[in-house]
Amino acid sequence: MVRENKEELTKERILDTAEVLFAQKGYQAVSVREITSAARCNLAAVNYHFGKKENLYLEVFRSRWVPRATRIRESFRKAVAGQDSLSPPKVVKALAQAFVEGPLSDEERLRHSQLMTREMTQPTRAFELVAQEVIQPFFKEFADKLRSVQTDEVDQEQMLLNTFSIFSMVLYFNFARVAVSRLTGREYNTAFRARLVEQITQFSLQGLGVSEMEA
Amino acid sequence: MVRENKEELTKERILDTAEVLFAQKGYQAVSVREITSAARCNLAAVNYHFGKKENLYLEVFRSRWVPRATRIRESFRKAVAGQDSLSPPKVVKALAQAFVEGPLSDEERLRHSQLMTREMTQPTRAFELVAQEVIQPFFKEFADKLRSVQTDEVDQEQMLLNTFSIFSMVLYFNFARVAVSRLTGREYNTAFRARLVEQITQFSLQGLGVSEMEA
DNA sequence: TTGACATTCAAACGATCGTTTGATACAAAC
DNA sequence: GTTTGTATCAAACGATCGTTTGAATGTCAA
Repeated sequence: MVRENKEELTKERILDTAEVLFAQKGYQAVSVREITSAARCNLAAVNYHFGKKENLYLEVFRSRWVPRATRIRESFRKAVAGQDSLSPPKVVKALAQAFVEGPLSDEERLRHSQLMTREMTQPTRAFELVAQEVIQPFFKEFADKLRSVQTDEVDQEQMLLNTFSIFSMVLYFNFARVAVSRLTGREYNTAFRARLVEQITQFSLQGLGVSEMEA
Repeated sequence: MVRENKEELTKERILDTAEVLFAQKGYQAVSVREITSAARCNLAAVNYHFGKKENLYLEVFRSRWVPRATRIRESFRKAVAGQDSLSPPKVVKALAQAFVEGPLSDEERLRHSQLMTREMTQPTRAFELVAQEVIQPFFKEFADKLRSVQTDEVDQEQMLLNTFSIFSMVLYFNFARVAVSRLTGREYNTAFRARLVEQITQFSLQGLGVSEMEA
């Protein structure tokens, strides 16, 4: 029945390794054999535990990607809740930090944005999950929070486009880190990530029409 | 020897259809059989004309992607050259227009950004080509042009990050158009593209520290 | 100890993959 | 008319794909 957890359960090991490989190479480029041998289990384990490869891909999003997105969201929420006086600069910086520095490890962050970018460029059945359970509510929460501290009125579409603009930078500086590192000649380390947060924040704030900046 | 051009040569048809399919589905997800049957030629034609599948993929970038990037670049160049007095707003708008409205058809634009995004997320041998022949020189040209009309001094890294920020929006609003359309509820038509150009321009200009805007 | 159930395993299934082969068609050169 | 080189074709190659099978293993309840 229930196995002891002396070592991680096969099903969990499969999910972990599958996520890494799917993020690195994409769904089609990863074979079931590659996953199972990396997860040190039998080839048939994928079909036993998930029915078929496509279900495994979906389950990776359900059990790994969405919870991680939730951690990012909670990091953002905590950051804005911890402030006694909110302002647009603080809201935007909280978002950039949650994504670029945030609660994730570097590998997690890369995996996360790679999987997301894949679903953006060619949506599969996982896109519905991503859009409904993560992107849409997060966009709404961010926009609401920002609107609540903004002085001038901004219509809904404008707000949504602003949010897209900010997210485009956040996503881009993550998934295109190979290109960014190559072209800037800088390693993607802690110092550079802090620099990127600064860039996103400054750029976005002025884009939002906020003139002065505070820490 | 040289075939008549009554109908497009097999080699060219293969390149055209291969580009569409690679952009839509990615390298691994497209089979040689799928390409050749869509191009109405024999299965062996790919290996005859290109040696192997991977070479075809590279040739798609060489003979299709790079020339199209050049067209975009020339569109930008012409737009800034046609002005008698340049300003940061005009430079940025020229860039956004070249990419979002520009000389390409809608399908071309989507294909272009899809292929580029793929190479950004998981670089293949084509990335060297893309980086060396297109991205790097274009970034340099844009940054130089922008620097030449900016009043205040900006160091090189800051300039590069600004360029990345602008490009992130340009790229994002293209490759993520499915998500953008879905979340904004707007069709990706001429009017919406003009709106996107406006968004990118406004957002970027303020991000660059330009206070007022002109058409 | 026995039976029921969950899990793992080696082996094989048919399908599809990229690539190769050898024959054939056809135009220009000799 | 023969030769030469290019291009296309059907057919097959071995490899790998996702999936299935049936036996073996281990665990807990009865």
